[in-house]
Amino acid sequence: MPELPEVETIARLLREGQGPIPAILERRILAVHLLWERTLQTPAPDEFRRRLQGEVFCAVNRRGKFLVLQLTQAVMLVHLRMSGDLFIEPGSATPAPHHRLYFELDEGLRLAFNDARKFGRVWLTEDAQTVLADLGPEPLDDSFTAMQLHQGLQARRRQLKPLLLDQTFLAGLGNIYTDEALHRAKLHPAMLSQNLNTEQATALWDSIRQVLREGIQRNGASIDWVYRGGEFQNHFQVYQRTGRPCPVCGATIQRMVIGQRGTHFCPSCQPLPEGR
DNA sequence: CACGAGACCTGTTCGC
DNA sequence: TGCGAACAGGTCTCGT
Repeated sequence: MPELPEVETIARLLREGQGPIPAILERRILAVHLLWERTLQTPAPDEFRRRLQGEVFCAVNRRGKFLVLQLTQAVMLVHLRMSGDLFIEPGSATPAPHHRLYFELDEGLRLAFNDARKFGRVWLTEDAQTVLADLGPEPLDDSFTAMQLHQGLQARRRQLKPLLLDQTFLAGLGNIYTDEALHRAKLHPAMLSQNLNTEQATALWDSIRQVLREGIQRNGASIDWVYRGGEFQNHFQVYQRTGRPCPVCGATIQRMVIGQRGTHFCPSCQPLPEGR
């Protein structure tokens, strides 16, 4: 499910709360319930429970698609993968069927990790860098420039779509926002990264940042039964719009598979150059 | 290095 | 109605 904007939205919710839902900051962990052991990447369940006993949340951040929950003595990292969600609920609520891990907190609250497909993972470590070390740049950071992107594209010879999904190349894009960014930049998803000129690389840089910012501003995208509250799904130009008209030119949106991922694009706005 | 296939999982939707 | 196939926001590992 979640890509950068959804993870950012969840991080903000945990950090600031919303309406009747309080923030997680300064809340203390009273008990740990691990219902699906493979959720835990590291350490072993016993050590995980022991080290979290009495811990207090002091900051919530995001790096790529990782949630970074800073505690007093350690840091907990959460990756939601395809169907994960992380939220505060009343400690009195009946745990939902897909809760894989939850924490009873003080003030009668609960932090729940819910994940139907069981792909999500959690780490507890002293040093977040051990988990985050291979991630590429943050696309919305001021330090990430169009020139940097262009140089990165030049250094590889890969199709744009799988390259943009590669988290070591750029951290945070997933299937939705990649398709939307390529459409906005008028670039074919199968175009080879080495063939982009300066204007095209700059357009891609701009589009990536615009699409991610708009996603965050709309609280992410909510599709199917997973994740609620976002509304970016109402503003897709190509994603999941196969067979419908392109909002820009009216041509019929097509779907193809690239790198085993469903890929949506407008054949008229995003032509594949000769020799790609 | 780049790419494709298969694995990990459950739930929904689509076609016959 | 039933049933299997295809598909889903992600990432890892293995073989070519």
